[in-house]
Amino acid sequence: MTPRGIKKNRPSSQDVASLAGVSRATVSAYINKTRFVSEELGERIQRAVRELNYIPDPAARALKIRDTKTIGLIIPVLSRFFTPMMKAINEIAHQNKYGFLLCSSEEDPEREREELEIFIAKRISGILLVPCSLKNRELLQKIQQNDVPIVQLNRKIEGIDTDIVISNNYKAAYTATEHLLKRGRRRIVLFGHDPHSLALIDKQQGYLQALKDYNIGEDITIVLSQNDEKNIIDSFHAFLDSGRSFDGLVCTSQTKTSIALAMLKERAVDIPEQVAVVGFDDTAWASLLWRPLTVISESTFRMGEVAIQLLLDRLEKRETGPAKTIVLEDELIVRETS
Amino acid sequence: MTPRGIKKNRPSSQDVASLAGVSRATVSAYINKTRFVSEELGERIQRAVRELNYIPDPAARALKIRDTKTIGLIIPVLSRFFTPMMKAINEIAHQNKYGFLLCSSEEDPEREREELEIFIAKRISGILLVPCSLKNRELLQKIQQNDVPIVQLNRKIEGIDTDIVISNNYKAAYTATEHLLKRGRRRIVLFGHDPHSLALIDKQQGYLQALKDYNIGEDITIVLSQNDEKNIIDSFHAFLDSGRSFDGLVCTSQTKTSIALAMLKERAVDIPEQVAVVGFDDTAWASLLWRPLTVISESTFRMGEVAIQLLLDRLEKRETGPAKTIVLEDELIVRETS
DNA sequence: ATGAAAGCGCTAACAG
DNA sequence: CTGTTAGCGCTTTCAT
Repeated sequence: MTPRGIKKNRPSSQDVASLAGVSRATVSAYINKTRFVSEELGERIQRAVRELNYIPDPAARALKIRDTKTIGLIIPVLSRFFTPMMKAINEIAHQNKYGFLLCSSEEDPEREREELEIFIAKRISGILLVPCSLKNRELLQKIQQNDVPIVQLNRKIEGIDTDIVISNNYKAAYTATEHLLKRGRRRIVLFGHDPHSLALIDKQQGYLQALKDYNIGEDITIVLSQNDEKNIIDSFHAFLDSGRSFDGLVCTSQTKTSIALAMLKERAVDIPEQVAVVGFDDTAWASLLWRPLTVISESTFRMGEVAIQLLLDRLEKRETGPAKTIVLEDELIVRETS
Repeated sequence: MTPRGIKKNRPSSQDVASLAGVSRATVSAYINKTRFVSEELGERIQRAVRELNYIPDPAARALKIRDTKTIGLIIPVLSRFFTPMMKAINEIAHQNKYGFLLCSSEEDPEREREELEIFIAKRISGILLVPCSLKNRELLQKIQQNDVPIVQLNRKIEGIDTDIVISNNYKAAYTATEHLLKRGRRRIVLFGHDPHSLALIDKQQGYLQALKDYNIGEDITIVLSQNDEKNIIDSFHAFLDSGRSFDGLVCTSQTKTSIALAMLKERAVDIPEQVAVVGFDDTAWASLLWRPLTVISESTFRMGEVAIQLLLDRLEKRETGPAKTIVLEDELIVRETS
């Protein structure tokens, strides 16, 4: 009857009711403020709750009301890049008395699908998603239609009716590239591109467009098949060894930037004289490097803030209109590597 | 009857049972492999499950078996420092088919207590805790005795019967200080100390002991009342403005290191000539700084790995002996700031 | 304004 | 080997 964990029996609403001399219905009503309860009974319940240290069982409640007041976040990889975003979401969820559930899809669409299904099974109230592929479009659409609001962050799948918060990756990459172009660089490489990564597609578009606008015929993009550190190292290594000459470098993530910088430094390449570089994502270290780094600063904290706000608006029915897309602009911070 | 979210009714085990022409008990038995089910019925159930796309309701199950197969982690602050730890825990939990629930206590003991209580209410299977104070000792003890295993990480509360995984903060700080001493530094400052932070207490002990062992009478520690960025900046600023002379600096966290470095650089203090510095926590950037940074490298990834392994051993009853304490040794990586 | 009772979806005695 | 049945703790309709 009480299997596996024979965890101590906790007081139930029945216990509280008995002690307070009322019915379970009244206890529930009092706790959830779901109907009027007289002053007197209220106090008696209050006292009983305290005395027994009663905490309603979330599982039982979830089973009944089919909701958990919990917000789920799926990110593609548990990296430092997403920490500020998580922090914002966690804090605001907490302030609004929502729980917070975190998952990582590890850039695997299949796993992303699993996590989404678990979310639904668990009766998560709403979902924040940094999508890792286009493959789950239909599932997402179905979820959204089933009245579980979704907000997409940082990357977007078009054609589903969800709110979206992204930073303007296209423009950011354009700006970065143009900045290098204005510095007189002509052989600019984009490191790195993953045709499956939604964020990177936009970045490449921006990069290519800038080149085109400046009439540069030659584009060099280092393609990554995997986003793990080893692969990044190997790819850049291979590129360097290929001997292709270049004088500008745009790195699309923090990890790529640090790896590229390390290898360039090791090979005694002069920065910015020989090659000028701009990275994505500002950090406390950027200005302390041996060459203070020029970066595109993306505020994932802000992104998290905006996204969960949007989600809460849906959950609390403050917003019922059509899906909104909010584009956050990134900032170019020029330092000494360019 | 179906209130708030009138979310679509999902198939229940009853639906599966009907479709397969068996009883709910058999469906349950089949799914949980909790008793033998004949080949034939098994297949019929299998088919029905697929056809209906049946997923057992976790809330109902939790309510019944009083467990959720979920591991909860409480960290004191959602910072980059803990990301590798989270990654390790999340991955290993997932591999072992456990869910993962993350909370941040924001260094607030009261909030830590709340989160612990929520964990218990939610029937988390086991708890990983980076404690933020000694205040919840009794509660933790009670939880552990109620058969919910706890593993403490990174910091420890003594006197409760839990497994512990820490890095040797005492020795790390000793090593860092001694290293500076060996370089001939004599006026070494420890930045910073928070008497309420468990990790920092050990670090100060190590620092003081090293000083003592080298017969240095003067110790200078910069005390922090809060761990937020503003406070760190102000404190270091104030210290610098006090005009106290020093030739060595040990920074107890990444943030403190970057802030101190930035201010020292701004004031054109020569590193390491005028002041030698060693930081805590290695990063990809450390060797790329304008002065490659000497650090104590703590592997929070490893810490997470070990901790969740310990917890799983308890949960799966592979380990039932007395509580273990595992001490991970940190590594001094000497670069050019010392 | 409050209580009695039904039932959310699941598991585990107990019976056969 | 499988089915019947009784709850787990909660919310809510319905009745008073």
